[in-house]
Amino acid sequence: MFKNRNSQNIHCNHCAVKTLCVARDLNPIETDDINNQITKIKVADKGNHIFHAKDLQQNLYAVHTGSCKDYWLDEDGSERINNFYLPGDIIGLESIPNDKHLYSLIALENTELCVIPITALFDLMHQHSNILKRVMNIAGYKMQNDQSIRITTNVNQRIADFILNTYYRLQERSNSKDFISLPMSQLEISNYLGMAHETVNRVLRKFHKEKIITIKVKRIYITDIDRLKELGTTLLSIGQGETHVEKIPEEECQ
Amino acid sequence: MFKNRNSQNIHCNHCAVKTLCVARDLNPIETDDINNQITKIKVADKGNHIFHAKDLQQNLYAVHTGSCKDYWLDEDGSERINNFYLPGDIIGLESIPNDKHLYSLIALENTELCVIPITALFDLMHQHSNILKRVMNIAGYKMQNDQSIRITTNVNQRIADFILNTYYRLQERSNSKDFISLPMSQLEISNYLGMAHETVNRVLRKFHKEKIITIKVKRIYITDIDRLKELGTTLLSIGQGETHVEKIPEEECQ
DNA sequence: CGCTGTTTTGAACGAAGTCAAGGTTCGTGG
DNA sequence: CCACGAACCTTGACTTCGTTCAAAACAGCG
Repeated sequence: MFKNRNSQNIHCNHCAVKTLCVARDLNPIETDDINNQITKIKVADKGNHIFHAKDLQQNLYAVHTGSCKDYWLDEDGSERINNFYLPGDIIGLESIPNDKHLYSLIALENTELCVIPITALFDLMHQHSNILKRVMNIAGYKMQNDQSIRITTNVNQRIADFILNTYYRLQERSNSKDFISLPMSQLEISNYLGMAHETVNRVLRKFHKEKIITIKVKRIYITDIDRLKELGTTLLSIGQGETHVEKIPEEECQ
Repeated sequence: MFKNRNSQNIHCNHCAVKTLCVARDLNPIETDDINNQITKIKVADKGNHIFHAKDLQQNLYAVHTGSCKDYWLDEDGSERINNFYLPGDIIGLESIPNDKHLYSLIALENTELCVIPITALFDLMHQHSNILKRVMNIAGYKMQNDQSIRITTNVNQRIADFILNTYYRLQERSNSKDFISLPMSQLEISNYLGMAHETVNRVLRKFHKEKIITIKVKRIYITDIDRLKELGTTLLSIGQGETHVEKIPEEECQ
């Protein structure tokens, strides 16, 4: 179901996840230009599809509130989750070269998505180098995220990485530092990480017993971030916040 | 070691991997503009570094001939391979938002890389919408590739997927349809796929016995692509060749 | 020609998957 | 508002797959 963005009083300037979305680092004119091209929001109830794989792709979507997953069906017809999307995330970048969606998108909870027409976005990137730069950065962060859930030998590490990744991404979007909740089910986590759901449960229970996380009904709260970091791989602290460049070498290469 | 690109008689127009690189789908003026901004090639012998993680990033690199891997070091100091790069591949897109390289890059064999200055590229994207479109497509394909080596439950499938992925990518670059060779060692494959190298070897040996592939010294030849496809997950046939849109629905979503 | 890194194979162990079954939570409809 | 069914979560026992350890064969390179 579509809503008019204006009538909902949504403007990139006041958006809670502005610093993650397209409107970051833009001057007022650029922000207005972007905002004016995003005229619709799409509202989806929990479990509803936003689009299907092989659909013609005319838009990107930005998660305004809520969360989503995208997936495809393998030869057996079983679901294979590709990614989860949280507020501020841009959906659909990987499908641009094909002009059609590679994955189907489903809302994990009641969700509002800003509809970003691709042709309009490309025009804006062409006009404003700040917008070009910003979209390229978003693409880069997306690649970093896709690469961050890499295959590791053991299951504890993979789940720790998953929780950390989602933790970092959620933390950028809210101010609660202590407790963060994950919107997806254990079944979905196991699907995404490619392991048995019983295993996910056992590892989460173990983490719970060791007071690293606290499991409430359908929500997971992180209580000991340091232990979690020890368990996971490093490199993961990929976010869009401040970039600390430790030291800049004189020359790119000898 | 750097070489002057002009003196090497390299021009995007005549490049063997032009259809995979930035210069695809451009008109002559645009191709010239791109070509003029790429003035250097970097030559690296097997095993040599091209750049290191945390180096300042000023350039992207395009593989002209040869192949590379990029990696990072985990807390134990052991190597974690992030990706392999074949002729036509663009290296460094994911690091753009950070202005420094996230990974270190090593040549797998004697390799020539076209040096693409990022600021120049951004200027060209700003000027020519075709170049903008092309770079966004490359970014999209890169995401598809990052997503294609997803975690699957069993090892046979993961290796089949890996071989298929590399097969498709290599096939786009050469005209030999029957036999294709992989430039990386089994040790590197195991590292990349997150499994023991003995396991990689055993699975490859099994595939060899079943006449799906033929293993020669440090080279793997694919002999039965159909069997391999059955073993792997689908969706993988991601390439930059013709895009077959099976059917275009009337509306993007109901 | 010897050293080093890579591939190969076997045997034993352990981690994670599978199967089965019971307990919870949530949504829907009566 | 309660009852019921459908997902989802939890736990145990068993099995299997893949890792680990060890050791040998091989290739590549200085």
